[in-house]
Amino acid sequence: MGRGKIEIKRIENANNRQVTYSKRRNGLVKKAKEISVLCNAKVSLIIFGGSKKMHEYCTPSAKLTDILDEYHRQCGKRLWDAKHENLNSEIDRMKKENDNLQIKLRHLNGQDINSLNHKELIVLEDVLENGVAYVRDQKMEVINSHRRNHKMLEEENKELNYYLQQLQDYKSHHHMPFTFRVQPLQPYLQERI
Amino acid sequence: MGRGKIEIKRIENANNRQVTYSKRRNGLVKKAKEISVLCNAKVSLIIFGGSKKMHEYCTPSAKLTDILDEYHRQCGKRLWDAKHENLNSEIDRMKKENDNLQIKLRHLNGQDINSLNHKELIVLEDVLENGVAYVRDQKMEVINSHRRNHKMLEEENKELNYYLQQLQDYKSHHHMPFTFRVQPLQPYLQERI
DNA sequence: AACTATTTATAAGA
DNA sequence: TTCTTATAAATAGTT
Repeated sequence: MGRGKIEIKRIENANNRQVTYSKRRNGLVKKAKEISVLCNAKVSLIIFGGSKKMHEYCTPSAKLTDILDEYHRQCGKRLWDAKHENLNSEIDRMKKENDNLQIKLRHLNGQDINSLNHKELIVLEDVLENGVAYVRDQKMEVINSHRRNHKMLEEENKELNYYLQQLQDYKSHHHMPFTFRVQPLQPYLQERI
Repeated sequence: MGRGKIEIKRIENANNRQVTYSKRRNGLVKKAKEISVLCNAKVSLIIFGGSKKMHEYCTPSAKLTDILDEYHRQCGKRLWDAKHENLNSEIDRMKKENDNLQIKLRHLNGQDINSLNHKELIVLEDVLENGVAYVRDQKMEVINSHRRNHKMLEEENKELNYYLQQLQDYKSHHHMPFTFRVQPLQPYLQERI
């Protein structure tokens, strides 16, 4: 459509090419707008010419991301970059691991075990008994540590009482310009175990 | 360009709209191809009409991802960041849940329990003892089920032996044109529990 | 889906 | 670039 018919092949003259690009780009965007309005269509048009400057048209009511989402849904091509892919597979991996852990945890709580065979039940029982043993050891450890603590506090207590007695003795014989408020410490063991 | 001039506004008649869409879409794609060839331009064109079927054109020498990358670079709009953000937070969430499960699991195995206080140890011991109880119940269940099975097989066995005896008695008094190969079934309990 | 009168886009020239 | 304009191309309404 012009003074002469042209063949559709690369325009070799750089100047002509640029001029034609500029004109046709405008035409293309205009037609994109028109179909968008006339036919209520969603259009995304992105153009790069030789000058590297980009031109874009996107139906105003739509966002480019939505159009690309829809594109992705319909043609299944992988637009998402490698990072995106990786993240998705990471999520899948973790989901599986998570499920696995959940199942193990439920088994250890004695749930969902009627699908297990005898051998598996024996292994599970073994693990649980081991666990109980460890926990009991640790409980004893804690209790013993508290006992030791208690012992130390008692001794400290005794010592402090002794000093307190001395102070009071001293006070009963001399004038003291201020008062010490010293109380024996209370062992705290009872509330902890 | 047609029999009459039209205003650029939504075509209300659905049929006309669809026809116009179809015609203009072809025209748009054709022009996209032409500018792509004539001017050595990179073009991405995505169109959705009312029928929801998508049409696409992308300059053959370019990939849509490349065009979108270039789009990113030039206009700075972040098409994927929101998605990445979501995926990342999902991963974080799962990682935390995972860690939590791992810790619980280790505790139930009697590992890493020296950071637990006495109260927590008691709860843990309780859970483990419950678990052991459930597992023992289930084990008994399995054994009993096998016992019942065994019983049934023994009875079946007895019955078959009786029939076998009868057959052999019959065979010792009459001519038999063929031989029955009947063997008593073996209980399979021993290998199962 | 074809046709065609008309409008629109644009190639070449200025 | 931008304008002009002859001509090619696209397409609205019709069949």
